[in-house]
Amino acid sequence: MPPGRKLKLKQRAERMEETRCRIARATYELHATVGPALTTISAVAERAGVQRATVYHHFPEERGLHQACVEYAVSLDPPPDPAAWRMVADPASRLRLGLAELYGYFRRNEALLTNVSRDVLLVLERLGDEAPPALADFLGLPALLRDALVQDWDNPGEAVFLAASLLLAVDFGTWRTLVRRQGLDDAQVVEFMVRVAGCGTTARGRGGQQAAVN
Amino acid sequence: MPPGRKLKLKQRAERMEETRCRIARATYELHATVGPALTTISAVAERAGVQRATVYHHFPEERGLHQACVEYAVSLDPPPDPAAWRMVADPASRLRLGLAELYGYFRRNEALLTNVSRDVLLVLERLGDEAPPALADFLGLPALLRDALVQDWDNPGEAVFLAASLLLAVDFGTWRTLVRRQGLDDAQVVEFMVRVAGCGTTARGRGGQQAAVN
DNA sequence: TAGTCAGTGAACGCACCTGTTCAACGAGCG
DNA sequence: CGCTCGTTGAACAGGTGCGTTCACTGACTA
Repeated sequence: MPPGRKLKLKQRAERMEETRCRIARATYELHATVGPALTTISAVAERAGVQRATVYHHFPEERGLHQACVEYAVSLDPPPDPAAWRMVADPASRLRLGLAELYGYFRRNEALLTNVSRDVLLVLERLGDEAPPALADFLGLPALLRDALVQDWDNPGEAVFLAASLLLAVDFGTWRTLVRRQGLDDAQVVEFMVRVAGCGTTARGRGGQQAAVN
Repeated sequence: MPPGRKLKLKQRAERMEETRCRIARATYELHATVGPALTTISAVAERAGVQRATVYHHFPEERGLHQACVEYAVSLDPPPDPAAWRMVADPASRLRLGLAELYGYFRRNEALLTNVSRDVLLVLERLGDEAPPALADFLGLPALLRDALVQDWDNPGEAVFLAASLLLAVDFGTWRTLVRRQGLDDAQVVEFMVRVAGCGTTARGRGGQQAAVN
């Protein structure tokens, strides 16, 4: 099959895919502005510049729409990768670097994350508790990030408190509380969390905390 | 005026007040089960065993309904009083006692607080950002509790981190994260928060931490 | 005892969303 | 060139909630 032929065969599919993408983007934008709870199919269609029937044509079930929306958001600004964090050997340095990256992500996507964290339970209820895979992955991310951070600390019998510290450190709600209600900036939150994690435990290479500042 | 007379005069008002209370209780129960966002006037009327028109008669504006609902909740189980906390001189002991009391309150009212913290932004949006006084007080409570806890610690230049620790300590979302997602029990959360608050700072009477355990 | 008024039951028009259907258009396809 | 099929525009029937109105009942009041 000649490649030019295949390209021609796709011209129609491309338009179709572009329409589908416009719908997903409209959903994403509405989730970021009014939030998932108040996002209706009608509003999505209107914002996408498309008939309602077209939305139902591409997404017969609401679940598919949420799936596409999360995929779009992840493609726009991918959240931090726990596997990359594990490459840093020193736990304190890993924590500093990881949190700096994560809080940047939080800040860039604050409106969306605020609305989503507010509405996610309502939406899951509406979907019959069968979350689309992409959303399930997204919601499971904090636990993965915590597990990536929890390695290699010198903690005799304090594993519970260390894990608690790190779960708070990667939690969007915690970040938002400290930034919006307590008035801290990202660097202060990082510093605070490093201190909390090190509280009662000691990093294997404690000097790394200072070295990582630069 | 004879007291017996006044009592008779009230018989009708009593019935009316009782109806009003039934409506407030129905609202409270719906807020605790399905949450404020999904609580409709129709559902309130049905649960209160009352006509919709009666609800509108007692609460012409939705704001009044929320006000009555919060008042009812506070009368059922009053949240901790910051003024009482200030009576404890030693900051670490105060923190232990206060958090034990607060987390008991969180646990007794977990369903309600979960739904309210989830829906409060949506509701405030619907009310035109004019929160009823009782709700405003309720939402302002965490800051008051933090301020009651922040006194008397020996903290050279770490006031920011201390305040951050204590705001997290009195935050319902933090408690819920640590209990439901990290699996801690209330005593462990208290212990964790005491440690976090003391991290980088020292309580004036540090021995008080041990003494307060008993 | 005659009147007041909280509450009833039912209906009103309005607004919005849902999911589906269908004839018709038109760009892209074989 | 004729056909396919994604998309349109419009309409459908159904659902839920809103806020208001009104005649009426009956317990309490003066």
